[in-house]
Formats: sequence, C-alpha cells, structure tokens
Amino acid sequence: MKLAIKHSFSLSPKEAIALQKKLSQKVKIAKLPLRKIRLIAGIDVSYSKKTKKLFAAVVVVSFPELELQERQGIVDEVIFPYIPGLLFFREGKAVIKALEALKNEPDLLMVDGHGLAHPRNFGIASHLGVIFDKPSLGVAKKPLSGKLILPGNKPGSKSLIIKGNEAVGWVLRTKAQCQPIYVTIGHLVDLKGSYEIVLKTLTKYRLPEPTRLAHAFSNELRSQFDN
DNA sequence: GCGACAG
DNA sequence: ATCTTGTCGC
Repeated sequence: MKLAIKHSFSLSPKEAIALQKKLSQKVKIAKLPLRKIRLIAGIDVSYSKKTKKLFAAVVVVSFPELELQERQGIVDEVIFPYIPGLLFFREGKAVIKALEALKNEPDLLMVDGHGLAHPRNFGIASHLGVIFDKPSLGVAKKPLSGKLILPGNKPGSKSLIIKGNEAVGWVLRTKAQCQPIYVTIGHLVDLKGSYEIVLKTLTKYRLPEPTRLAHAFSNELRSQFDN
C-alpha cells in the first residue's frame, strides 16, 4: 500500500493537535457498497512494558469469506507517550510501515481505535484513512468522545454516538453478556456502511474478525520478539 | 474548575 | 496497553 500524504513524527503534542485539526478537514463521508469490498485489513498494536517496544500487526482477510490472506508485522520503539486523543502519534509510524509492506491492496481499513468519535473528529482510524486515501472505520472497546446511550442486550442491537449535531458511529452489541464495541466512521464510509460491514465480519466473538485476528497476531509478535 | 480520557 | 492464574458464570 502507498501513502497519499507523507507524515512527520517528530511533533510535540501541541503540533500533533494542530495537525489533526488541519487534516480533519480532509475526511469525507461516503457510501461504500458491500459488493465493492473484497479485502479488509485489520490493524492493531500491542506493547511490551519490559522492553518498551511496540508490535504493529496488520492482517488482510477476504470478504465476505473472512479467510486470512496476508499478515505483516513491525517491531518498533515507542516514540510518543500515550495521550488520549493522540494515539496516532504513538502507533502510527509502525502501523504505516506494516501497511506499506502489504502485497495485497485492501479495500477497507478496520482499525482498533476511534474515527470521528474523537475530541477533534480525527482519531487514528480517520487519520490512517486520510493519509492512505482509503476507506476506514474504527472499532474501539471503550468510548472516547461523544454522547451515547447503551444498546440493548441482543446481538446486533445498536445506538448512535453523537458529536455535536452529527451521528458519527454506533455503540454495538456484538455478543450477549459482553461489553458493546464502538464502531465509528473513519474515512470514505458512512454510518450505514460501517454498521453493515462490522456486522458481516462478526463470527462467534465480541470483536469482528479483522481486528480480532490483528490483535492475536500482535500478541504473537510480542511473545516472539520481546527480548 | 471538575471529571473523563481509544491503546 | 502491560503485569499475571485461577476461577466464576453463561
């Protein structure tokens, strides 16, 4: 995969915030028909407290079969602290390397984290979508920004996440007796599409296959290279 | 000012 | 997110 916008990572938190405000203007909400999707990339990162390293994992699965096609992993040094709202500047550099190494061209990026449900409407899912000019959406396990109510306990039940006057995503119950997930628009997708895609990538687990497999792969990388 | 706060 | 084993409950 190729970057559409180059990126500097030697930024202070203030500069990072300014960059988010600027790039957030480039986000486009658009329809992404399910029939146009053949490959989905799942993206996640794990850390080692011991070696202070980070393990970025990207998997590519076919759609709608959800069969694993490719994996790319990057081990890197932590270059930025964890600050809520600035996750991209901690994980982005390694994730970009992994995405650039991809041999398959995904039609959609599914990112562990938020998209528009972000203090400046520009979470890591939106950021990756914009700099690669690729449809993207966020799949988070906790809320970050926006007004929301909890959905019912039936799988598939959902409620909107509202920022200002705009709906930017869903709180989605993927599995009974499990905490809901937070699905948000990243880039070049819309509310309806993001819900449909996530629903069709669910199997028997709380998380959709792309991010679930990426999460497992990043843990695999850590156990293999944490020394 | 206070509380909340992705991974 | 990470450190860490067993254990309770659907």
